[in-house]
Amino acid sequence: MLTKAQRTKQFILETAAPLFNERGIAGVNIDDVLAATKLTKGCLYGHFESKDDLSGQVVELLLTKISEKLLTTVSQGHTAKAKVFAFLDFYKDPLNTYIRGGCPIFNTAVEADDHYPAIREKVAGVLRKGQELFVSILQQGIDAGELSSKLDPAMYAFKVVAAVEGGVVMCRAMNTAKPMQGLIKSLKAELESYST
Amino acid sequence: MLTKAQRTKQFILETAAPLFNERGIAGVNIDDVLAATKLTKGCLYGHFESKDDLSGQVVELLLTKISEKLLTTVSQGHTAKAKVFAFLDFYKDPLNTYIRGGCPIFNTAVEADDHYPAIREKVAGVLRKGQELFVSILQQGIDAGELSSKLDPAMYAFKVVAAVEGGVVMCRAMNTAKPMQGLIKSLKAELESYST
DNA sequence: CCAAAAATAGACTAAAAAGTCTATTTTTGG
DNA sequence: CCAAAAATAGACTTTTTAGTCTATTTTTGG
Repeated sequence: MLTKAQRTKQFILETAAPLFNERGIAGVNIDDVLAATKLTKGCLYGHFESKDDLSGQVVELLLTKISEKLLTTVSQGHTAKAKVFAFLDFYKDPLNTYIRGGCPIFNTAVEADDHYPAIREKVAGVLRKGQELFVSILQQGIDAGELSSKLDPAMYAFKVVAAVEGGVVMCRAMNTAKPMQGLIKSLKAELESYST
Repeated sequence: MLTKAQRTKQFILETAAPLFNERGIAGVNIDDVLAATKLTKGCLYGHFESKDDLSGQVVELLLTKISEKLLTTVSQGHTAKAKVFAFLDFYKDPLNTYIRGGCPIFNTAVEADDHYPAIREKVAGVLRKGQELFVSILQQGIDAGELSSKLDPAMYAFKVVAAVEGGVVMCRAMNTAKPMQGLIKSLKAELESYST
């Protein structure tokens, strides 16, 4: 059973997460978090050493949440194709993302870039693991005879993630979800073309 | 002939551009710009009313530069296919982008999102025009009998831009350019499959 | 060349943001 | 229930960042 303090800390992190996802680390200040949580500075600094500490833990939470959600989503499929389709369908509504403000993987990647190396490494880790999982799913499909060996797992995995994540950014900027339907359909059709 | 002041202003904008591209508006402060230009506050505020004014003009410059570069790149091709291939080849080295710090279109889109609506509109404009141009190139290819009418110009245009821009973000985060080669090759092959 | 205008330097001010610390309140566990 | 420990409030301080303004330097154009 969590203590009250642990519950408060978790509440702060959960409340701050969409703020940081929307605006980035540099774009959120302590007062924003205080306003959102309705707590005071003394309380916040009782849980976190500094803004860096808070934002580091928020980013960790964001990346963990999205990774676990994607993993859960993909696990609902029982064949390679079903898993990939589930992944693609996760992105069907880019204007209302699982965590408000777009996908935290890309948001964080763009903000970190060369400027926050430790955070960039965290994102890199999430991306690499995601690609490895995706490749492994496709390879199992090939090994099981479900997919043709003409499919290059690494290439398709990279293309899918780059395209849908890029699509989220574009749809959000242009304020339309429409192009995403066509993209998802096309990527599904491509995988379908490798079905045996 | 530009006056000295106009030259100084242009120098400030050009010097600040990669900084803003790398770190975003919130991540760059006035002192960073002063350090990079080796000028002083009095001088800077002689040219710009405020940080908002400066960053607004920097974003304008970034988006204009990248748009023009892409247009020039595409114009080097004389067929629809050559134009699209030229576009794709522009992204072949995501670690060393035309403007340091990644592609300003996506960087700006991610930062603006819901938080800077005026800037988001600027990015949306660039994306829409880019898509329209791309679609028009493909449509001309179809009309000229170069490409099959089975190709959906809007879908392919969206996919290409989303994928390569998304690929830039991913390659930069993972610090490797390798996956981009496969992606470009695959998108070219797809267009090739619609060649008549 | 030179006086006036414009550009620039840089000290200073104001505002914003991060952090500190004491008093008060709440929680905990016997 | 209650005392001690922990959590929290919120006033205050420090640091950082944006902006102001006067003195100095540079540019301009006759």
